[in-house]
Amino acid sequence: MGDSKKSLTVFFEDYMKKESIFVNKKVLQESYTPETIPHREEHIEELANILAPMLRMEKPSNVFMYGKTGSGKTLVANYVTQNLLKIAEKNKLPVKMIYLNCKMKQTADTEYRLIAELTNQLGMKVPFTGLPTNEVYNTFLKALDKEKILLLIILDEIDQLVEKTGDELLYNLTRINSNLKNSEVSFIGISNNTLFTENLDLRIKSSLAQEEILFPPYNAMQLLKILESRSKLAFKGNMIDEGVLPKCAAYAARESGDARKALDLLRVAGEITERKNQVKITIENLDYAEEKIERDKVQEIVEKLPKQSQVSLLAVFNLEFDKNMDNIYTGSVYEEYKKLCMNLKMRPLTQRRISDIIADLDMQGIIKTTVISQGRYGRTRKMNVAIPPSDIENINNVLKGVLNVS
DNA sequence: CGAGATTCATGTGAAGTATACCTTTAGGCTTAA
DNA sequence: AAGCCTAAAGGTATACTTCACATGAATCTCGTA
Repeated sequence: MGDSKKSLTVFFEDYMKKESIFVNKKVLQESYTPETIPHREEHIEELANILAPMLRMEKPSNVFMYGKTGSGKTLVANYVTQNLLKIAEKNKLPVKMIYLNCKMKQTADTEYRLIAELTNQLGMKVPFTGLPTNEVYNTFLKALDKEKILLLIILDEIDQLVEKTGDELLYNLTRINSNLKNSEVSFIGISNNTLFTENLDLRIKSSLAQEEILFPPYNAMQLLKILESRSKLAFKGNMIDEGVLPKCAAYAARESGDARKALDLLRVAGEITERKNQVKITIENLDYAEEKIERDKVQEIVEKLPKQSQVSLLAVFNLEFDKNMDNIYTGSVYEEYKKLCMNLKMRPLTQRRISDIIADLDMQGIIKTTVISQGRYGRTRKMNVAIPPSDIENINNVLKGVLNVS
């Protein structure tokens, strides 16, 4: 007892003495906005040009930005708007920005919650349920129209929201301005899905996507440059083995040029190095980081899933891996799900709902489903777990852990 | 043999219900004058 | 009498259920070559 306590003290003291290999870890985190954004100069300029009229208190055009994850959309949006906001504040202009990520559960994943969140951001308290959506709209408009404000709303991952709730929401948003006397609102929509506006109602498209900016993925060279400039800020001196950064860039380039992934990799590789008490980030640690990131990402999603979805997912897992079934259909999943519910002493939901939950898991990319018709043998969804093989065991354990099954 | 009917298992839409929460309102109690 | 609190009434969003119809190709049926 005493020994372990003592050694723990020693451990913490050593830890204090030990120098971190990071000078500034924040530089590698997603929330960090660097001074300059390499390879996105034109995009910044374009967006700046579109938004600049705000400084003359003119309503700028609505903008739509597309591009794969980690192609700098959010970053550019934040960079430009923050700079604009600074100048606006300096000149005491009544300009406001609200950034919302529509993927955030409980914050902005339905029309009601989106408007409620916007209203809250304007400093008006709105309950999270109980009010008619219309009423919340009115509160929002009132809060906004109290005095003359030029508001810019940035809706990140807006495709997710529309996919879930339909495009009526967008239509309502476009009409906000006609209900305002004093203030004006513009939107920046950010979407990972390049084809997003193709499927939109034309009216919505023409009013919401007056300007469009396309973000191409970074190539390996560009990623390398980004990594070099950030790693200079993040680490002390010469901590990175030769070849680590290029490999890091290559990894991320393979993943559709995802700069966020590249930076994550480097950061996690750094953390691993530090934990191992090593002084240099090696390629080995980078490879390890690659694995860890993938694992953590899926794990987080699975852990945050609603309980019923977790049980349904476990049902699919059981069929695919314990029972080694090749063809997994809704019916058998539902049977397995009911068994699990028995074990867990939960009242099972109906098959109708499970069908929706399965479709939901598909949307989240955790499983892959196809609706197939087997002629005489009916029509159903065929599905598979869509998690990288190396993570399956871990995720399976995580699932069983959170659900407390053996 | 082949066109059309049948069939199966579940997809999918619409409408209804339970739950948790909100605002409004009317009644009852307290308090200060 | 004015002010404040409380509980009931009346309303909503969301997650889920219930009901009922839609789907679509393998299989069956039956008329015809």
